[in-house]
Amino acid sequence: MERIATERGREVRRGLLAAAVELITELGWNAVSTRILAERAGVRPGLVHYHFASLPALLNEAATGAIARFADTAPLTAELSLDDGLDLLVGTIAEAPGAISLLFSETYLAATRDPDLRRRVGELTAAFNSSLAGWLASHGHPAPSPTATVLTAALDGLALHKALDPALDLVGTKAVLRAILHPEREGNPS
Amino acid sequence: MERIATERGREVRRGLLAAAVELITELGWNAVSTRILAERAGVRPGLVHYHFASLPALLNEAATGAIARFADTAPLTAELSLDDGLDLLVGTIAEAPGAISLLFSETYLAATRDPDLRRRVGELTAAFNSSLAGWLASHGHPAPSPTATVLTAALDGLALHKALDPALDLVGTKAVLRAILHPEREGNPS
Amino acid sequence: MERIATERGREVRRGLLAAAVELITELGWNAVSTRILAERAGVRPGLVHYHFASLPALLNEAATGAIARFADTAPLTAELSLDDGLDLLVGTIAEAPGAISLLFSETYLAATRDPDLRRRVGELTAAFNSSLAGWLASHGHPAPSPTATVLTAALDGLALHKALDPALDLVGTKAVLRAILHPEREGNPS
Amino acid sequence: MERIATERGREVRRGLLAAAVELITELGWNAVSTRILAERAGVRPGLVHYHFASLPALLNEAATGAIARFADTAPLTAELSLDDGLDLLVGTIAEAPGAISLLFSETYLAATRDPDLRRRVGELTAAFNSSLAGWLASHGHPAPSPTATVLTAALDGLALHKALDPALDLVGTKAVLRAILHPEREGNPS
DNA sequence: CATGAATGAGTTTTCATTCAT
DNA sequence: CATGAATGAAAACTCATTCAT
Repeated sequence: MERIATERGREVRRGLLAAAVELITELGWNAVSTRILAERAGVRPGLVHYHFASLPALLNEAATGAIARFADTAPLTAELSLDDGLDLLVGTIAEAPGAISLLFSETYLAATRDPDLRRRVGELTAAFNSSLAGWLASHGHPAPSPTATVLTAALDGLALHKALDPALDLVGTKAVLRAILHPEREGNPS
Repeated sequence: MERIATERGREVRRGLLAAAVELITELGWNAVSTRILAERAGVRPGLVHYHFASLPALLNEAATGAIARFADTAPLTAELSLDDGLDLLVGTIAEAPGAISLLFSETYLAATRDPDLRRRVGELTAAFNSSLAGWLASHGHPAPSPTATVLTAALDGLALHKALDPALDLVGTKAVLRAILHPEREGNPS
Repeated sequence: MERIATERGREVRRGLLAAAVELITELGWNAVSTRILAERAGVRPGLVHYHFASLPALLNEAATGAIARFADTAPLTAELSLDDGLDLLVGTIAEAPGAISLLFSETYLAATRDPDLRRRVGELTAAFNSSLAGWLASHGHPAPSPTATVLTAALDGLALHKALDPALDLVGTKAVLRAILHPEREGNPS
Repeated sequence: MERIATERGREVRRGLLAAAVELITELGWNAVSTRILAERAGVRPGLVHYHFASLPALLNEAATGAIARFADTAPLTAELSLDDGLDLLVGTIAEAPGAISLLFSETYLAATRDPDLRRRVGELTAAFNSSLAGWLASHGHPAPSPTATVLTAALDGLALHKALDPALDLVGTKAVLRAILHPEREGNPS
């Protein structure tokens, strides 16, 4: 039964991490304060530093966790056709009211100033890029690696612009991105 | 004689704006404080609020000014070939140690939470996008507008990733982006 | 079997007291917190208040215990010559890297603000002073009591200065202190 | 007239330093908080960090300033006889309700953990010791330097003990200290 | 005996902004 | 035009202590 307290503790931790992800996208990374975070998570401010060493540590864990979870839920398997995969990727940007898409940009910028976060984010993006490149290669793409780089960059950039202008037409961009995915048709029309 | 004082005032204003642009990229939008700003500009802290209504107003003016200046100094005229234009655009990201490239992302994210800034940034990006689309159209591109959108997004995304990982190979990405600029070769030339 | 738990409890108590003595000299009386103390003692933070009524109570017991133990291990018996006794006393300051010597000053200052501690420390110093005076008297010193007072003060002061400047020459001071111990030679050499 | 604000600022600074000296002796070095300090000085808490970079910086300046002032007001000139000088030195401990005398011990202990303060205090004590040694030498003392060391230590120690036990008889100690000042009578009167 | 979650008051420090001069 | 003092709110973080389990 002693576990009950421990269980509650874990719940609080999870609640704080979830609240952090929400608030990073709503207010921006640097505007997430312990008080606001505690209020959103429904706990007293003092608890934040009981469960986490520091606010940056909490934000880092929350952001990298969310990003890792995102990568896991968008599996690009060889069975997925190039066009369906593109639909999936662009679709994630369109969903959610600007929410998760801003998390990436916020986290990248924060990582610029936090070596620890930079390392963790670097690992995640490297893994995602290589998984993306593998998917492209499985479909016979001649230059999977640089293409994955550009594709990821374009998606992050589109998410940023979409947050700025919700009227942005993402559907129209799919046709453009397809030109990247199908370069084999390029040059040799036979 | 009063001109001298007026001249000095203008100089101080310019100095503050220039310092703000530097600091936004170095420390992040929300970490730029009046004191740090005044110190970097070499003026007394009290002067900041003498020349500007508020700190956000100063940052907004500094950021939009720098972005507008950037667009002006990268003129995409019809004389410029597609490949040379691409070199020019990608080149701006490679230059400067992550400095100016982060300004865009910082400003976009800040604009997400500041309606006034959002309007101003929206105008600038719309202008840049339409200038980019015009350049593409002048070279016979079949879908200039969505292509301009994707290209801008990709460039902003690459700038963000480059700041995170300075080892990022931008040269390799040029070949990929070229597939976007030359879609006419694609698929069915009939 | 219940003895085992009791034994463990006593061990924890001792461990906390020993850790407190270390930390008082390392960090200063007021910088010793329950968490740091628990960590040093290798126990969980909650245990501190299980074994002791309060943190000040723990510190008081630790400090007075260590001081009492010190007095016991430096026995000034009549068999000990004045010069050998002086060597012994000054020697205790030179030993240990500033460690135990600071405990006295820290405790005196803390006692200044804690009536309970003051009483306990007062008893200990009175006992030590009277033992020191007895030793001096046994060697025929004409003014044992004030001399003991000055000697104790000088030793505490030297310990304080030694902690500040480890290069302090304690050997040279012995000759000076000897003048206090041998006043009988003074004046009437006859 | 613009100077009026500046003048007030200087006054506030002085007030904070004076309050710090009082509070260090009353509450102990580590118990002096910005709030308590501001309240004692009669200013708002925010002002503390306007005038001083940090609380330790304020305390360091206050303590070293007071100690330096003390050394200046107790001038040991050659004209002063050994016995009169001793009266003067011991007298400073007896005066003031434990106030200034504790400042030294508090500062020494704080200097143990603050390199910057240690350096400054080291310079002050070195200067005082050498002035004391010079005074002893001018009276023909055979071992001025170690004697000055012991004398300073004894005075600091007596101040500490006096604060602990206000009933401590300082007058009786003077006779003992005199044995240190007049060692020439000792041993070999020829 | 022991644990770890929780609390609320406390700490230093930074900040944008105002204003008298 | 410019200065620097002042203010009050807010920031992150630490703490001793309590208590349910």
